[in-house]
Amino acid sequence: MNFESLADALKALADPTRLKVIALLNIRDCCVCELVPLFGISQPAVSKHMSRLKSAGIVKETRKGMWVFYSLNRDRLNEIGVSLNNLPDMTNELNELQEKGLLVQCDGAMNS
Amino acid sequence: MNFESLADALKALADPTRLKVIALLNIRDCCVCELVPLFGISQPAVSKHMSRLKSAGIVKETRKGMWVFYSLNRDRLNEIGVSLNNLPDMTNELNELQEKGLLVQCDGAMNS
DNA sequence: CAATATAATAACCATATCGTTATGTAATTA
DNA sequence: TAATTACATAACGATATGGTTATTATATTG
Repeated sequence: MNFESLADALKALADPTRLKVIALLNIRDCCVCELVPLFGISQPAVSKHMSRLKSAGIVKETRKGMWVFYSLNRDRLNEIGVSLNNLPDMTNELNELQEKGLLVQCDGAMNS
Repeated sequence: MNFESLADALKALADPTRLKVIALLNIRDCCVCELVPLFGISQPAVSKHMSRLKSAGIVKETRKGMWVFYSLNRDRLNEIGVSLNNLPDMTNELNELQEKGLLVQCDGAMNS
């Protein structure tokens, strides 16, 4: 763990949108189409944020049919010495998504 | 602790030079003139890094005569959920500074 | 196969970041 | 007071960042 790679990982975290993504993934794995309506930015913008987090090793992706689900790499977060305990809670935002029927239901998302 | 201020604090940390500063301050309070010879960048560059860390609340400054000593604000680091346990050790670099006589000795720096 | 849905990539733009050199400010010393 | 030391600030330039729209790739569905 050198200073450069540590700085890269922290840079990947150091953005309000990406921190909200992390806070969401801390509750539930999500795909891009679920994240887009939460942030008021375009789909490519969200996709680039996820790409950034992925190349920093902070999230992992799993394709499930049409969707690409992202999940936290908690080992990596631990490695760079970052705790998620102080992140604002995103449960309400997730509930609103569910009420609007914007949560994806598939084998990957369900408790199967 | 909202996402914006958290991102600002993480941005302040997310730079190799500033991470090295943090790792040094984790061992010993330092002033700018001690940091400059370690990093291969100009004095104003170091000064701006310290200013950035200070406005993010990560370091505190104390003037001691001609020198301005910087120290870690460990409460703030704890607040943003960042641990310093995984930072590379800078003891060797500090020892080299001492051998070259580049460490400042004053009331603030000595074990008085 | 054609149409649709999801996500990634390309090209571009405005702003932020991080370095530089030059200059200003504060404290100490001769 | 004049010179020196330590640090900060100003102005500038190259590169990174984070958004956009347009297009491409991949998988599913009719």
